[in-house]
Amino acid sequence: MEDYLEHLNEAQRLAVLASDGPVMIIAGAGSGKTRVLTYRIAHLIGNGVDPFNILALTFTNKAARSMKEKIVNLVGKDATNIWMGTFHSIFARILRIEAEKLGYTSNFTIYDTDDSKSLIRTILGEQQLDDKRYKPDSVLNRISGAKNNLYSVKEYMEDLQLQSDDIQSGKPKMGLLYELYTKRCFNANAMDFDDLLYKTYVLLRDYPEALHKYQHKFKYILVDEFQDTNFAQYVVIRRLGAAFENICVVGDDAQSIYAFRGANIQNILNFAKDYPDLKTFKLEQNYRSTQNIVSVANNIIINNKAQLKKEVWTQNGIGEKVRLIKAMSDNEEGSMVAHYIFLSKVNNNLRNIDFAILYRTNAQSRSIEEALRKSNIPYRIFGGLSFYKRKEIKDLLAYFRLSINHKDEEALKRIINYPTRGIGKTTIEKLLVYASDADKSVWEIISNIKDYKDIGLSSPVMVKIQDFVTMIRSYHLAIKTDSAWDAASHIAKSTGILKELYDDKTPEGVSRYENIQELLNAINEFSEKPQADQDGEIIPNTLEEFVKDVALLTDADADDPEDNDRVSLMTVHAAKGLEFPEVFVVGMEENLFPSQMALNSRADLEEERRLFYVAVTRAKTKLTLAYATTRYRWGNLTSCEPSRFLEEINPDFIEQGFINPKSKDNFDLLKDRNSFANPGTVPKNFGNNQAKNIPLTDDFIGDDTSNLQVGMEVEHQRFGRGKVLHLEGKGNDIKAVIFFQTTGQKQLLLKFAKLKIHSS
DNA sequence: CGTCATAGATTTTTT
DNA sequence: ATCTATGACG
Repeated sequence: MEDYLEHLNEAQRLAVLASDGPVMIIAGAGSGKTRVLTYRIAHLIGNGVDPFNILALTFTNKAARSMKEKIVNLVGKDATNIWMGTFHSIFARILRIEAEKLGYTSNFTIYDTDDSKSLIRTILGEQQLDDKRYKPDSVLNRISGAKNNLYSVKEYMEDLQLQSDDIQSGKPKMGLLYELYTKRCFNANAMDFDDLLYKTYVLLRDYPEALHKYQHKFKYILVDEFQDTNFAQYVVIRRLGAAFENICVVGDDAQSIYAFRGANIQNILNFAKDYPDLKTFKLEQNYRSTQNIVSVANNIIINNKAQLKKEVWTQNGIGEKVRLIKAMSDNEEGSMVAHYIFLSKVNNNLRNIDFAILYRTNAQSRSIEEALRKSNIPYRIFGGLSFYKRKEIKDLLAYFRLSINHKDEEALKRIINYPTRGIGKTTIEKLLVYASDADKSVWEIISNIKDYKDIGLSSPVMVKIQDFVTMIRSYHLAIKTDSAWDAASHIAKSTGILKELYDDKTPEGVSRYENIQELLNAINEFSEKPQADQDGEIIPNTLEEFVKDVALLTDADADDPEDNDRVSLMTVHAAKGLEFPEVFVVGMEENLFPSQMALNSRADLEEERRLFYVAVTRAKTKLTLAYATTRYRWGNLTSCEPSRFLEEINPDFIEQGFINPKSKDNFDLLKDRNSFANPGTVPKNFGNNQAKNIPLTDDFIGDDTSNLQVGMEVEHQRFGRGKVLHLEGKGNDIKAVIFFQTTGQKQLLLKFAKLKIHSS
């Protein structure tokens, strides 16, 4: 029992042993954070804490599962009783138990992002608001932000600052949209992702007996990836932990990469303020990476202003230098990466599974995939469009959803006329408007359609609606009485979906059919084996149980045991928490990494830098960074500059990758390595931090913009001629709003934007 | 009401 | 380049 403490260094051991009271562990990349968390929980259980009284919140389901597995290995089966999972899944579980208190039923639907956006589009249509001004994405973001900061609809409406923000951004109706959206979700007996957090907060705020129950259930609370929690999550944790204050949070401010989603690094600072007797531990020794990789990571992160003091170091060997690849195109980038993987497999006796290729955006996977396919390197893409987000899957799931929760409006919209049964757009619109005016669910209307003659539907349409209702009711019955598989296959067959996809012999149709089969297989598997939940109770293998939380699943949760030896492809975000012997980070270009969207503010740029830091620290022995000078974007070729982040790396840690010559078969590493005394392969001023303001390319030299005035005519390399409309900020961070003739209004940071001044 | 064609947007990251 | 939303026509 005590011997596992031998596997820990001093800081780790202290962090494990400090079991009671508030604890914060600041854990640098690769510093054994997971080990500390698992040992800590094992230590709690070893000291007699009942696993039922432990709540462990992680960021992904995968992290939860693997941690649980490790703890089971340490202390045995009892550990399965820990409540461990993502914030969203744990809170969903609580909310299903307590649903009635909040006016929901326990079979409420969880709307995924697509459902939310679709609902917003519907509302916009009904309110006759322009969806170009009110982009569904931005509306949802705004609503999401409100909930993540615990603003009720009422509070939102009464908040002058929010109102004036909305007026300023040209969206004065935002409050109304929030109200309508909320009402609509409620009438649909549905919660979106943010509701899972917000409603849990409401539950614990308004129902003392519920608060008491969960406070005394969760005597020990652990939070992983604390830097990625938002305000709502933080408040709920605080409240849950208020009785015992045995709260342990683990995080690394340098790896906070979800601020765009409302995560708040401030939580780390607030935590110290809220718990004056907080014990803080810093884990700074890196066990994962070579000295060179750690140094490069430190090089990068030091450029961020907002960060906690921390010195990550390692006793590992120096290791190889970081390889930098310059490619002429995205395709060449892919083939060079593929080639290096091939070489390394041979030279270092590695397997495919030892490699990861990381990129900033999912769209970049295409060229990489192509190259890997050409080189016969098997790969697996993580993330991307999830299995459960595919059209055909969502369609069938919508039948399940509606049959379980009749009020689920998004599911109803999806399938009331799929497969086509003569209930058209106009009819659906009439129903939706009527229902929302009456503050009722659509189901209430259509299940008594005869009582609603005033909607003005023709009688053949009313008959069709009745048939639809009868069908859904029969499915409801089937789901209640039959096994998940019997019900699901019955629905798939009798709706005609299965046949329709089977008859479609186009490649897409075949693939859709296969996907449906895959879903049915998964359901079959679920039906066959009885499962116990975290409290040890047997979960009935009904379709209802299967469908319950599918919205919370991601592709990372599915694992295919066979054929596991593949190269991993994923976004940097998806790579958080993982490690690989060799890592390739591709697309190291301006406007891509850092993303174009992040160039407007220091905070955004720093988040990109932390993201790069995360990418770099995934590598154990070898890191390769790649960029291309040209790349296809929106179907046409654009030229790219190397990322500014590359300049932040001390050149001593860098070795140059060779340029891939056309000759594929006569590929001699040494020859190429020797032949590359080519200065053009290094970005100019490489590694020279002093020279940041000097442009990287010769063909476009910016003028000194320190005296730039509103009204001046300027020229930008990419955007062309424009006029300065507005200047703000001072010193090094002056931001200019410029109207360009070609692209319209843009915000630029003067220290980065290269501008020629044409007149005043 | 349904199907086909064209226009328009789209690329930041995810529970 | 690819996907989606809209509109004309059957």
